[in-house]
Amino acid sequence: MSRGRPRTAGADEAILTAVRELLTAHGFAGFSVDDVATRAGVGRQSVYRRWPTKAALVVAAMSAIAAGAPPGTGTLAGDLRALVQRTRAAYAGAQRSALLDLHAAMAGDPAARAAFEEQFVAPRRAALAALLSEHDSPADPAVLHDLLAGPFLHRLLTTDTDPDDALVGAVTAALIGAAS
Amino acid sequence: MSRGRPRTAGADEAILTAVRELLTAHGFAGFSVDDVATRAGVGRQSVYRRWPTKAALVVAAMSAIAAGAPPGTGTLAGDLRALVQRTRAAYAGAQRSALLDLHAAMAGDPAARAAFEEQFVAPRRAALAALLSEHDSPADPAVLHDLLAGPFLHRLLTTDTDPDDALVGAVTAALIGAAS
Amino acid sequence: MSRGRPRTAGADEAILTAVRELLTAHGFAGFSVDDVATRAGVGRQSVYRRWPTKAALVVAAMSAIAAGAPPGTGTLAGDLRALVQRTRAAYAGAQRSALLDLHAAMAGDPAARAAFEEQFVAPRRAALAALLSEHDSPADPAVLHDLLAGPFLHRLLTTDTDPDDALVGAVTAALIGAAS
Amino acid sequence: MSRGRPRTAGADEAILTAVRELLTAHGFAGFSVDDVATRAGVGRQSVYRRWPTKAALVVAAMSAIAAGAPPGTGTLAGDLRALVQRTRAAYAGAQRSALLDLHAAMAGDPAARAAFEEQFVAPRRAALAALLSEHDSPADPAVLHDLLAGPFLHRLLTTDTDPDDALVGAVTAALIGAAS
DNA sequence: TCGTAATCGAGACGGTACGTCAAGTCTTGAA
DNA sequence: TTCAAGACTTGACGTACCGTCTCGATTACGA
Repeated sequence: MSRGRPRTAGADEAILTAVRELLTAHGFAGFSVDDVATRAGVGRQSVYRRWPTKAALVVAAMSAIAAGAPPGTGTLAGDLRALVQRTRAAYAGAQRSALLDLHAAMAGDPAARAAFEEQFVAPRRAALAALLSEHDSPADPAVLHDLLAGPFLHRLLTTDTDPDDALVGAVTAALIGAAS
Repeated sequence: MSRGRPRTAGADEAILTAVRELLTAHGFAGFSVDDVATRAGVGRQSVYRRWPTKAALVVAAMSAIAAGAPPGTGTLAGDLRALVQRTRAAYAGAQRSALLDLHAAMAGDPAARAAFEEQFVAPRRAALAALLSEHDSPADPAVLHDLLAGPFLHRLLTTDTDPDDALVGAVTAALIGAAS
Repeated sequence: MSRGRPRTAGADEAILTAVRELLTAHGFAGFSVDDVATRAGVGRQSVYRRWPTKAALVVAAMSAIAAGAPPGTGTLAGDLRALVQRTRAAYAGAQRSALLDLHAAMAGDPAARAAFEEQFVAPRRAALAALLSEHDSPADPAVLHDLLAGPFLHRLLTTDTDPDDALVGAVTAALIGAAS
Repeated sequence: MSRGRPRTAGADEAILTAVRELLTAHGFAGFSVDDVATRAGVGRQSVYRRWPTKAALVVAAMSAIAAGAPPGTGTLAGDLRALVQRTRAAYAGAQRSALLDLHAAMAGDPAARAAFEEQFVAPRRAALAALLSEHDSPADPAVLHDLLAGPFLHRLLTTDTDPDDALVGAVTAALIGAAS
């Protein structure tokens, strides 16, 4: 079936790594696809052969951030508490601006938005739904997800600072309250 | 002493209006500064004379969305409920994608980010702080602000849909709980 | 008759002087009308009130270079020799690039070309014609003028250097030969 | 090793041809680099990839006018006569204004001037030098060049008309006289 | 002496071109 | 068929300058 020269092993990962580095260093608008190719040591066409647009490239680079296994503390409240901590970590430190750029990447690009939703949002929402049904909670997983990640995201977008303990406490309380 | 020809009355507003229309119609990446000038009926230089970059222009256009007077229902819970409704409206309908584009405009542009924070975030946070101190609530205004707008923002960014009643209810409950 | 505020005395000359300085310093394309106004200490409109375009302005500045009185050595050969020396001086030193810019100013501007021809070329040609008729020479004044100034102009345009003695000698010989 | 996609064959010539046409039709200031690209059927970037500025572009377009092979009539006088006729043709007709624009292009652009001197002036001067040494003439080639082209250039710059027979005769006589 | 009117410096105006940059596509020869 | 290299078209960016216009202030002359 497959004829011709096979794709260079590791090129995919080299490209995505380059994207992540440039993203944290200069932001979405601060680097070009050419920069990515140069840094990854490949030709530009090799990037476009794998992902159709710059936005798709960035989404792919960010999607590789694993959602992680479910907490499994035994109680619903404990699991939610663990989730809040995990989300706080995701919106802090180096990943902070990267997540911000992810949103920038999707502006005016429906395909990138769809890819982001499918690869990044859906798994997390599904994990939350599984957790709720496991503990017989009638709460809407989508609402809980917004309540969980929204405040951290807002803090990030408006002040570009790491979340503080007061915010963590408030989010935890809101989440446990909403889950009944 | 002599101050030269005064700026054309209404040009500022004509430009900002054009930006808002183009923003809702085509998104941040979907129009050029030239389009703005043409639509506003001014020269391109007249746009750059007022705002240095496209990002700053968009921030200014969005900042003009008035924060509005405080609700004044008499009770803290009532006022918070009104605030939630107002926020829901801001993140629904035509303004939805505009707000999204605002965030896109700030990607990788620290100056635009600072302007956004100063002109858009600070007034809303201040209004919230005034409301809390008026009712002797010890809650942190910044936290309340994140709790109020964050979930709507997250819903918008991840699904690009209008917020539903379930989300409104959850946010209201979380907010009243956090304000003690 | 004349009503209203009279034009500021000396402004004309201040402007033309500024033009000449900028011309020698940066060349025709190297300064703007605004630079001229600033340097002359007047408003931009005061420049445009006197000359309609930048090209006309430059032509006026250069036209002020006086053609000078006829030599009057007694013999035709002597007068021609004096004219060559005078022309050599005009195409040497500081005026060198200014003359070059004069030609640049007229590119694609028929009005400027006409003004240049009328104010700059015609007087010199007329002086030459008078000299020839005085000495009963049948030579064409236009041809003599081309023979006189052309070689110096060509040297200037092609090498941007001052004319040397060899060129002066050759031009003198050619001129005396052509005048019969 | 790998040398990438080769430049489109004929694009250089298509661009230079477009420049020449626009030059004769509208003059140096009468067309934009974008006009050139459109007329040549290439992207604007393809023009800038080859020549850095509009001035350099025009110089290149004019330099392509071949200097032509030496006359070869057998005698020095005959060869000079032929050269005068050839020069007259260069400063007449359609090329007239183009040559004028060439000079405009170099105003205030030392790089363009250098390119012009190297590509346009030097070959002609060298051909003249070869002719003189072949016939054992002690005359300075630079002086002869000025004497040959200068009068035609002056006629062009001052009157924007084609050279007449009187001028041709005078130049021929001057040239033969100067060559001894 | 007072109003009319042209001038002044300053600077905004609409327009147009400049030269730069990036996106995404295409084309070469080598592997 | 993939690879690296690099040319290709397209179109926005932000800057500069042109020649015009409009402001408030100034300065003469004539009623």
